[in-house]
Amino acid sequence: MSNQRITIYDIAKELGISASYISKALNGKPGVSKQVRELVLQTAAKMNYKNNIYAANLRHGHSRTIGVIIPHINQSFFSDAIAGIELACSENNHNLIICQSHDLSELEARAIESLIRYNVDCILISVSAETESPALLEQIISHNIRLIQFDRVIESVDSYKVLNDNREISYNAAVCLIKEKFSKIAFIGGPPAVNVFRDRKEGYLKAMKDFSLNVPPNFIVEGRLGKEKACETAIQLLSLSDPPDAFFTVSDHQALGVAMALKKLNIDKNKVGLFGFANESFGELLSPSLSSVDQKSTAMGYEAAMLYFSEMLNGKELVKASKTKIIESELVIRESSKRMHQA
Amino acid sequence: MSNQRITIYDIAKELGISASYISKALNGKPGVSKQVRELVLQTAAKMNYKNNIYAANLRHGHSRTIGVIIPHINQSFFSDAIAGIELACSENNHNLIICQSHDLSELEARAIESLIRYNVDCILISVSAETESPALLEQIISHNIRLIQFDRVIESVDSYKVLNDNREISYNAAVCLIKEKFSKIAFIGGPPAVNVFRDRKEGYLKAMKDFSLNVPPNFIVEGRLGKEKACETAIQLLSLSDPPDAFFTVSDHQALGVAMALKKLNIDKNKVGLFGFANESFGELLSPSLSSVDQKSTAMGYEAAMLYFSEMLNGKELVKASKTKIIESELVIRESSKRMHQA
DNA sequence: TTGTAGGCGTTATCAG
DNA sequence: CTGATAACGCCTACAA
Repeated sequence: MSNQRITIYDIAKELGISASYISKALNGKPGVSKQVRELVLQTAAKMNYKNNIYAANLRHGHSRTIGVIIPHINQSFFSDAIAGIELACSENNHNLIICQSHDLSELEARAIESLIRYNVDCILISVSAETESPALLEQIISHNIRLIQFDRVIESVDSYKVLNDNREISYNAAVCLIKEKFSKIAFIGGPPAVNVFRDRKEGYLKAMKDFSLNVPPNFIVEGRLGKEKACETAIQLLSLSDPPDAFFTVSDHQALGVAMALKKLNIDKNKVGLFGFANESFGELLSPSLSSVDQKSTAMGYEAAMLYFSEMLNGKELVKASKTKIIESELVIRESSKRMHQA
Repeated sequence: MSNQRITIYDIAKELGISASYISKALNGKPGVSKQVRELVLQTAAKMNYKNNIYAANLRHGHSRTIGVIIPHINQSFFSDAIAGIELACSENNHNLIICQSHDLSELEARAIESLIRYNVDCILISVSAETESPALLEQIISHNIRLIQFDRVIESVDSYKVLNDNREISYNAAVCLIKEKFSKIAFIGGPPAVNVFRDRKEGYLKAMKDFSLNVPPNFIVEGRLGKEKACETAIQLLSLSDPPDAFFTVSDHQALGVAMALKKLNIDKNKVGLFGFANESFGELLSPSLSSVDQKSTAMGYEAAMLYFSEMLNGKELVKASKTKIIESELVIRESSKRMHQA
């Protein structure tokens, strides 16, 4: 027991070579003879040596780790994005630290604090729904840590941003409902301070306008993230004397809330159009199955991380003009957005 | 730009006090006057000082961080467990590093390697379905890192273990099906090398035996994790001349696979009993809604982490006898395990 | 109550 | 090709 950690000095002693030479051999630095290198590698493995990342980082000042902060680890969009980020990291030999903000500014701040202390080289973040101020993110930059925002971003912060074509895809989704002859389409949105929700709303509004459909002001309800809130809102709207015949939502969880409302009010689900967003795995399990938007989140995570590796790691960032990268999303049309042929 | 990191020396210079004194003040060590402490705290905040965790760790040899390795971040069971672990960590001022093994031994090994390099004080792990050998886990112990296994454990490794009452709850679940007059109950299991799957099978078998029900050997199919594999298996079983009238599975994803099989074969879902495990959120969305087992995973994560904080942090571990902690799970009985009254 | 000295393990630099 | 040395930022002894 009380196994002291093996250091390069232990290897040095074992082999009768100097520690600094061991270090070079281990790190593949030039100027080390082939034989010695192999001998060192073997001995290190045999002695179960693990490089102490704290000492190494302290010495050379960067950690070869990147941090990611997301609202919820267990939403498909984010866990898929993480899969993409993980891939990019492993391709580039970097470590990854994952933090959840649970959509709370306070936890987000704590995560940032922690990642700064961990001296990460780069932070990838999708900000919490609560976050409006750029201060937190600017703190990252002021600590000389690279910042890449994806999906939910603070626009005023000068950083790379990776986004879906939210406006366009929302427009297309709304058109999809309209073509099925739904005309009284309500919108259940997220906090308007957040870019993605604002963009989705704009796409929806543009479609309504282009097709000359009337949008009563009370058909637009924002800041209703989560299935419970969406359910409440849907119940209110459906209880109007002239209720919507379809709902456009900005997340599948909200769409689920709408479905719950329909059930509670005993309204035939096949009569009401419904579009979700994010293509959560439960969408296809619902009946009618849920039409949604595939955000290509794994690709998004991968691309976001690769921005660091290909553009920033070497120090020469692009100029502001080209700092936003768009990941094209795709409609996933299932049953809920269609007029059902009498079953 | 090129913002050098603020160190305690910067604060020291600013205040005309020595760096070591600053350190003491910042860390709440005794023997620092109240005024100085407050002054230091204020100045540190003003100067945006963040303690360099690498330097600190290198110095005092422990990182105040714990690592967790799980198969999949996006399965309810695990993400809920992480929520519990996060809570325990934040209550005890520790950092948390999350790694996914994606149920692959190789990635698991890499995660362990990485956590060792991060010099974590403790690793909480739920091993991948592939892992059978204790070698990997013993490596953790040999590096003098505390090890706590939860849910999926390697029994031969001497460590704290936190588990559900898998045998008992599976017994109860099977009985539940039996009481609804299902008698030809098939079992779709996981890799028998993994404790939880073995225990669940035993519970099922005991129930069948206690109620004198016949279990044809081909009604027991193991190593079929994931919905696709379970679906295949269910199709095979349902195509027998004397098919099962119910399925007991060891995960909700498998149960989903069974539901898919029923759909494909055009069999009335209400006629076939079905029990899942883990109470994934999609369970209640299925129709018929899925009966399952609530593993109390948040509590499990919390308890597992607290084992470290309360039992191990101070160095005096309990003796082997009491090293396994059981978290009682609970049946969640929905429609799929009931004989449906003609709808 | 305050300050000084040394070292944690690694790596970059320079010298041989 | 190989080795000695210093430094990264912090904290623990110990000294004042």
